[in-house]
Amino acid sequence: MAHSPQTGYTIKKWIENEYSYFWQESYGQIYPTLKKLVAEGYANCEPEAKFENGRGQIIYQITDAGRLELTNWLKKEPQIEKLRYEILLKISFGKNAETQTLLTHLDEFKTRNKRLVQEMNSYMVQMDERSEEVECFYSQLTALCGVYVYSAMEKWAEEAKRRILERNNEKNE
Amino acid sequence: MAHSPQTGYTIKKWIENEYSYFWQESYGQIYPTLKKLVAEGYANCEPEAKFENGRGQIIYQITDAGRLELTNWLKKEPQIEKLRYEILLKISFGKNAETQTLLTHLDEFKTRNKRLVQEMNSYMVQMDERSEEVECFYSQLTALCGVYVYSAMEKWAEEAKRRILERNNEKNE
DNA sequence: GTATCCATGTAAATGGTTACATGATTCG
DNA sequence: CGAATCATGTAACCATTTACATGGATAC
Repeated sequence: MAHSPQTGYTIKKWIENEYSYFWQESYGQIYPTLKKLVAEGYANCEPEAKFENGRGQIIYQITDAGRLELTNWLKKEPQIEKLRYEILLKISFGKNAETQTLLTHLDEFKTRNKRLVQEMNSYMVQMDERSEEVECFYSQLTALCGVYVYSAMEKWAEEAKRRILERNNEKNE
Repeated sequence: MAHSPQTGYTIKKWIENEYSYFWQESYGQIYPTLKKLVAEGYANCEPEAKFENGRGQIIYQITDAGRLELTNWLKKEPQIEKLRYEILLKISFGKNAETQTLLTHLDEFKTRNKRLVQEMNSYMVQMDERSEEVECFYSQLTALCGVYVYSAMEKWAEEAKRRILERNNEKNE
């Protein structure tokens, strides 16, 4: 909404496309909070746009109060993220698992992260190509973070596999 | 519990010490689930240990059924983690913020990640020193992941700052 | 004509934190 | 003695997902 008027649906799609790797919301969150934002005066919906083209779409727009609130929020120190890496939890219980299980998990994790690095990179190239049309500097910055993190994860998974195999060989000697 | 008999309290402390960077639980989760585990037969508590030394501590132990369930769970593919990096959300709204705000956030993020890398490294050294006493191979593996990820984040924050400053200079020319 | 997408919404369930109450023990 | 820590627990609240219902528009 801060970028342009949006419907709840397009906000969801927007998040899926641009933010999915570090943020996600469900309709169960989006629709009620949009209503709340209107009630608080941070957004307004265009009633004239309702059923405009036979559709039930409701277009929301940010208000001046909303922009003010946004900049206030942006100034506040970002919350420390609460992570829950199930793969790490499982690895930490490695003693109770078969070696093969761990290697399989790490392999899948590595493959997934490799794919994500590629996705992020091609996303950044796409952005470069469209850089004249759309403001994309900040999207690229966040995508770059993805490249850094996913690469790190990929490398870690490789190293973890190596160490597990090495340890296994020592045991069998 | 899979490692040794534990009270709810010691489980919490354990998680805080060993897992805090990738997992966290509150008492509000731990105590009810311990009871649930007993009800399902995956754990049992020692009633004879209750009030043993004047304390109300309840020591839980994993059962055979619990171990079986644990290995089954370990075999299952780890869930894809749902991340919520508020800092990335704020950066992506950079257009609506002052440059100084973004640089401050990135600076704090960088400092925090730098500190975490150091923590993880010293944790790994500690583990090395105690490697004869305790099984620590898997704890080290997960700590290593921390080193990789936090280093990546630190480097990204540095690069992001650099790009923002560079862009700012171009604008002012 | 039927499958997919556009579009809005809610109810129930689950997941998780916070704040509080309680009381013993330990350390200075 | 007072503060910190050990230790258990719950109720209220907040956050979030899932599953479902509805129906028009579009594409094949």
